[in-house]
Amino acid sequence: MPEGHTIHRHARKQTEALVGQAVRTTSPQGRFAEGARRLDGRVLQAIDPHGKHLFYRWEGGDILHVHLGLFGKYKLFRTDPPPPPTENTRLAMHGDDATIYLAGPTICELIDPSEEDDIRSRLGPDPLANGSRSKKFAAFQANLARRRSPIGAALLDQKVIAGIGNVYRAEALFRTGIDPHLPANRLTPDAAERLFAESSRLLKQGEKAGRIITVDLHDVGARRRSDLRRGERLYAYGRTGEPCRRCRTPISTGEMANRTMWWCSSCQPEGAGA
DNA sequence: TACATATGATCAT
DNA sequence: TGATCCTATGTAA
Repeated sequence: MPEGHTIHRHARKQTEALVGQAVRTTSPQGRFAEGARRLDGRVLQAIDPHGKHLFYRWEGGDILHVHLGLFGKYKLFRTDPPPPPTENTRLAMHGDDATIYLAGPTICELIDPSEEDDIRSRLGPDPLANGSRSKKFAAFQANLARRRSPIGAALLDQKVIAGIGNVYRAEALFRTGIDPHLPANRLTPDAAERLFAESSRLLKQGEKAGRIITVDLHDVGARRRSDLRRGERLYAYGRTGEPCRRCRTPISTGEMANRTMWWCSSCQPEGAGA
């Protein structure tokens, strides 16, 4: 699940659950034992997401940096007592009336402000973060202008735009009708604008819904979201050879930036977006 | 029970 | 380009 929308949703829910409280921390798995001991009992002051990264600010100035990677997962419990953590739980955080378990993250480490700056300096604009939309779009456009790699590869590069993952890249390019093979620096200003706007819209919707739904209901013959059946939520991602929901052309697939990419060769014809 | 697979990213060659 | 790290889930056997 972890693309940018998931991370921001975790930040929102965990802020409600723990921020402002003295938090007890442990590392049942043991691999974050030292960090958990250091944070134990301190007040959690804020949780700030950027793209797929989370920064937890603690009383005393320590910053906890978490990146879920492909496998990382959080579980949040409001029950008292919470279920016991699994043996793979890297970090357990217990607040006044909530418990959060973290398992399988690529990164779970304590850092200082200069290290946070380094991480942020390697990230492009995050459509879900605070800040001016026009500045973010300008940064996105400038990042595209500097790259000759295909737009399908550039969208996965977190330095270009932060928070897009393999599902959103396929879906945002489908919905904007852009050829994924088009070099990033050849997108017209209009295509870049539509791509940024669509990426932002989809991420926001995903954050709110807690899952990725990109289809327009009429394209799948549904009247409301609850009518969507499994496998009807997306246009392109994972649909190798299945008919395009708009034009019935079989969905194409190939490798881009070491990940599988899906697109419709008819709705996203060669050169579209240039 | 075993295996394949995944919404990520880095590092070595 | 390939190897590597991390965990949970769904499907096959």
